[in-house]
Amino acid sequence: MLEKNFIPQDVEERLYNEWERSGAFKAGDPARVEAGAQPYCIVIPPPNVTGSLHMGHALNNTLQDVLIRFERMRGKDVLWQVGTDHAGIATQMVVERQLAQEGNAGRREMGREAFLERVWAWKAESGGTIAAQLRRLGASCDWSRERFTMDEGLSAAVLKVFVQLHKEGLIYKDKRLVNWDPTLGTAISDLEVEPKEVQGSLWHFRYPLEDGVTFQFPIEHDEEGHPTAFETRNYIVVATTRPETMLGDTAVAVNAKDPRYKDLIGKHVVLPLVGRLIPIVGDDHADPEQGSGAVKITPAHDFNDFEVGRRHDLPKINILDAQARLNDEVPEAYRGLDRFVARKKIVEDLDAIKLLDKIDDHTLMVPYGDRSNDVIEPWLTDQWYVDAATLAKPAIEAVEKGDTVFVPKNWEKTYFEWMRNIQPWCISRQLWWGHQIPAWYTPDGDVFVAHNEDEAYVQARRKHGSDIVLTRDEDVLDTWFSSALWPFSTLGWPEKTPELARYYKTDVLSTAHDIIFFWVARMMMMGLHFMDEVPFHTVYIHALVRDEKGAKMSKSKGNVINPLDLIDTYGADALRFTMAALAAQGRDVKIAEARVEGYRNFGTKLWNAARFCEMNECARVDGFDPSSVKQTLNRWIVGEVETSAAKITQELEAYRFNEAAGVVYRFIWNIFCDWYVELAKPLLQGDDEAAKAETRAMAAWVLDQAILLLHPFMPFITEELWQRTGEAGSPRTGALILAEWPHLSGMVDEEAAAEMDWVIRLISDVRSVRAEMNVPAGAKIPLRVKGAGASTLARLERHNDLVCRMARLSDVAVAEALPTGSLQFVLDEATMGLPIADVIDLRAEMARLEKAMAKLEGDIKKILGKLGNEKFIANAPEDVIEEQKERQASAEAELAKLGDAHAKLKSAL
RNA sequence: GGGCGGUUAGCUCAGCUGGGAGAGCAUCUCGUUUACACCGAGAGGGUCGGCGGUUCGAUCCCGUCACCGCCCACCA
Repeated sequence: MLEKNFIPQDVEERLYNEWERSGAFKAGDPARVEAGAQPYCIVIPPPNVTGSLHMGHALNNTLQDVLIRFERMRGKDVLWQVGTDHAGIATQMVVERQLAQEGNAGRREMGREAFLERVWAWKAESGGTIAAQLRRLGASCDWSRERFTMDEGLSAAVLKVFVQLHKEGLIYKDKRLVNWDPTLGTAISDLEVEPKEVQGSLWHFRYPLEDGVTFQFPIEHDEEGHPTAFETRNYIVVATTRPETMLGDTAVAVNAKDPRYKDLIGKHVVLPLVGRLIPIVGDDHADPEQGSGAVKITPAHDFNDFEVGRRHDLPKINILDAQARLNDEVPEAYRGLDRFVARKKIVEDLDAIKLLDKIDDHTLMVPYGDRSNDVIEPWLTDQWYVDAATLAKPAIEAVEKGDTVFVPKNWEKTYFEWMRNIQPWCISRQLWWGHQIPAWYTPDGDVFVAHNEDEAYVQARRKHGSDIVLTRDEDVLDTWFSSALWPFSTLGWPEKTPELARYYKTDVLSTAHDIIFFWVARMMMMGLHFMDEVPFHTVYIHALVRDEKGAKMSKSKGNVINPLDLIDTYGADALRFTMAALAAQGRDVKIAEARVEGYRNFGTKLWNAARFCEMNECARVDGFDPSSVKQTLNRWIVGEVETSAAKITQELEAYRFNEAAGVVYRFIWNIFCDWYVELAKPLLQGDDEAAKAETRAMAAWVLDQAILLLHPFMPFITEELWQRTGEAGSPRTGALILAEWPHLSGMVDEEAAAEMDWVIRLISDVRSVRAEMNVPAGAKIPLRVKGAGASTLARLERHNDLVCRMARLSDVAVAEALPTGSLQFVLDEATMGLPIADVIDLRAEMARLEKAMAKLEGDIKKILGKLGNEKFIANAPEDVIEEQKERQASAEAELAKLGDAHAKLKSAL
């Protein structure tokens, strides 16, 4: 016996373990997968190894699992390749924070080896968390193939890729400006910089011109902007938002087209506080509209200035150390100062010597590190770069050709935009946790890239002789470097494994749009370069999960919903269904707990429908042929199952998860529970043994189909029902997870559908009229039918018991005329009357009829407007015109009947 | 500055090929009829952001404006 409610906590863990133990998740299991089965593969976006499940994971992994379970049931050889990412910066930061909290020595004091030991220990301790949480969600990944970006195999892949790209000239070392994070002490990529709007100041400084030089600066203008008055200046004003960088200035740039300054080009200024003589250069970078029109140039600390410096061959003076303190390149008074302390002091000092011209309020965008939240400094260092522009070309073409498509398609534009303007990818990080760069240096800086130290020595000796000593590059690679290889490295590359041959290219990659640049683009580049084939044919971009008001979830806002709490309260199925139901393409997902509760209720609804079947002995019958049934009700429901199943299949194939979820929801609740079960009751409780047996078998069959169709969305409750309902009737052949997805055809019976549609409309109309006219719900009242045609009479006869029961009627009879004071409504050609004149208020009934008539009149007017339009008749397709004519006819017929009823009432008063 | 998306019921959102505006929640009324009160029956509620265009016909296509959100670039 089924209990009254499904208790997720009692079954989820047990069922998951059963699935996993049975090998249901295992790809290519010969015991299970048929020989010719088509492969289907999704690689999971690897979560951070020490992370825990958040809403984004819940959404993305639900959608992936829906696809995986769907395709598995369709008989494909499914591989959901699972694993975790070492997440260089994030993980290292966590461990460093732990060390600090424990009052232990920092990583530098510990040394590299001891620190890495500590990180591995943390990985061992917390690395299983996310996997356990994915299991709680019901994710049917192949855990036997779980990988980690720093495991042996994947590290070998990273090595090979680095060495090969270097050999091909696609990885190189360069000294240029990078985004430097002073807190983390590492370079980061452009993508890891978040510009934020800040209310700051624009400081205007006077840079004195070299000895004796002066110029005429316009101070008044006429209406057309021509200067009318000048003053003589022996200085030039520059404006800056970062005063401290002035200590590294090596030029002042003005625009050669700017009449105010053009004559100064080639002259020099004396850099205040420093005393360095620096040139005034003409460069288009100087915008006459911005600031003072003259711009200080600091090539070592500003990306634009770096380019200006390159054009004019200016020296690059680095004035900051790795912690963004001023270094020994600056006058003694400023050495060792933090950049922001120095900023204040420089402004004060310039003010003191009367070189501070003015300070304006200024809104500007300041770059922050996405991890450290510290202000990023452009800093001149040696780093390793990937020639992304070269690798991007085939990756762009692949999407242009459609080898890989984005769903929704509009994200392709974002992808193209970025890829066509791609910058060199800085891949070295001054961290310890990650793949150490396989490069070895001689004491004089010669570099050898090799798979290992021995190989590096072989190369070095060949060039330098035998007494050379090599030291390894201390830096590690950007985490995304190893992630970029994920679709083939997890399948065994660089080994030629059978899995690689079978599952690459993979099928679908599911991720959020903010990962397109970080990961998708880079997988495309690496996949095409090393496998000569795209890594996946489809990129599904899911929405971002927000709170119910649409705000981004963040710890600081306190609006974070923990998916595990929702699983605890409502069960994994409810959370999963919510995720799928909200996953409309191209929208953010706003999650409200009420939604999850509603879908928990949906599960309970199905559970109770199963209980109903159980109580009514609706057991599965071996060899039952759903297309052979006789009862109209049963012939109808079979067609409904077919239609819904086809729709769900079609929507899932198109990645419209919300539509698929909506169809299965409506099928189970509105069709199966609300109507089929209710309409089946008279048959199940009646005396016609044949009809009873047929209906029992059919109810059991429909329930099975519902369970099958719902399984990808709600795996636990459906599996539990599958097994529990297997206790009666013909035996199950296996677990639901491996059962066959419904594929039905030829079972739609138009005649039965029309008839049941009529029954449902009749019952609904009676209920509606009763409720509207306040007929007591318990009262059984008669129904009289006027003007019914032959088929209606037959239907009334066939469904008499049913209609009486569901509409709470005492009896149904044909009448020549409807008694005065009947509540009346029209169903197709017939007029229906509920004669209860003694109970009802005749005026209220008249008002009700008037309202219905007014609506019909409005409809008719609208239709006549269309049909009376010659152009409509000339241009609209035939079927549209036909439809309008039919609507007109039926509305007019109904209006006439209601008008008749209304007139009789009126005369009776 | 460039680009993308949004504006539909009180709230959150569907509406995929242009042809009678939908769901869930909330609200109101009625109801415990042995599957289910995590329920059932019924009802109210929308100028589909504004303006213009294309079309016989526009929530849907085009243009434009307003407001909201996001991305990229840049801001001395």
